[in-house]
Amino acid sequence: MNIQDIEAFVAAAEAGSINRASVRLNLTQPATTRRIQNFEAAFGGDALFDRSVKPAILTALGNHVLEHCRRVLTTVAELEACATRSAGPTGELRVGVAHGLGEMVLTSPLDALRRSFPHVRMQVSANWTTDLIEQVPGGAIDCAIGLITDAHRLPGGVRRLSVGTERIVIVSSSSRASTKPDGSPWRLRDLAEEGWFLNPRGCGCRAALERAFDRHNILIQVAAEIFGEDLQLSLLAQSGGLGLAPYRQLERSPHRAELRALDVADFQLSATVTLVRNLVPSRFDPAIELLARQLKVKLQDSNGT
DNA sequence: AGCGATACATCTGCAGAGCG
DNA sequence: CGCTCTGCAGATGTATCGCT
Repeated sequence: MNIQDIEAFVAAAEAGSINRASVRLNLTQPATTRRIQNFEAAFGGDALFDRSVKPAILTALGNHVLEHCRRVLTTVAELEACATRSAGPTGELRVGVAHGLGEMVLTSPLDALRRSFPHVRMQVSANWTTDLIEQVPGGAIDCAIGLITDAHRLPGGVRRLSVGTERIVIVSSSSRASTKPDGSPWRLRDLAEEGWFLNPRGCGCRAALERAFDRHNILIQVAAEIFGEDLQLSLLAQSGGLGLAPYRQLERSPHRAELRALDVADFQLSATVTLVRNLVPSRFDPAIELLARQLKVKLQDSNGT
């Protein structure tokens, strides 16, 4: 029985399948299977997973053992944190950042992190917020920085630190005024005939917009799915379509002069820029806390400019 | 099609032997 | 004593199979 085998067992239990656990652990599926088999062998061959169903589910014994394993991993993490507190953290800090958010908020906080923790190597990956926060409890990443809206549900075993808010605005080319000709704000119904340039499905902001259209029983016209706000804004600047973007991203766009944020009465979306981390103490805690502080400062600064 | 298990190949780390 | 080589065990990857 060793820690790696316990980690594999817990990852499979939490991820809901051995396959997904292998992604979290950065192993292949056979390697994960064998770690779990090793662990099960310590129980005299009694199965911890019911493999007659796919993906495999925990048996009653497996559920019981899982609670013990979580306590073991927590204790080991506390021990590691204790051991590294004086020496300072070393190793690879895996940070997940929501698509589009990285360039906006992460540059100077990462610089500060590198200066304060020279022995920490950073691995930054981008994904949708929903996917990132799911990766935290299993340990696939050490922390996630995402744009969280009311629609997001956080898994158990994580802690969230709000570092700022971000207004998500509906954007069009500057040929359209920010309000209707009579000065009143636009309504979604006024924009129903327009073609929208949106992120592919999986984007939380797009999901919020689609729900708003659903509530009004209006069908949204998606002209194109485009990955990445920068390209979307560039296309919007040249077309008559509509899109969604964090306000800060619109402000820093090289096409800012050709773009307009619309005043829309029945669509207001505000997202919280949030750092999500594991509840279990980690040797990277001091680095993650610094990152959170720096993000807060960065967002306050860019609010003021 | 997706999932998990298994066979086989490859790589890595370690212990022990041999040699200068 | 220190270095190098060799053999072994364990961990992991690829390919593939059977099951649902």
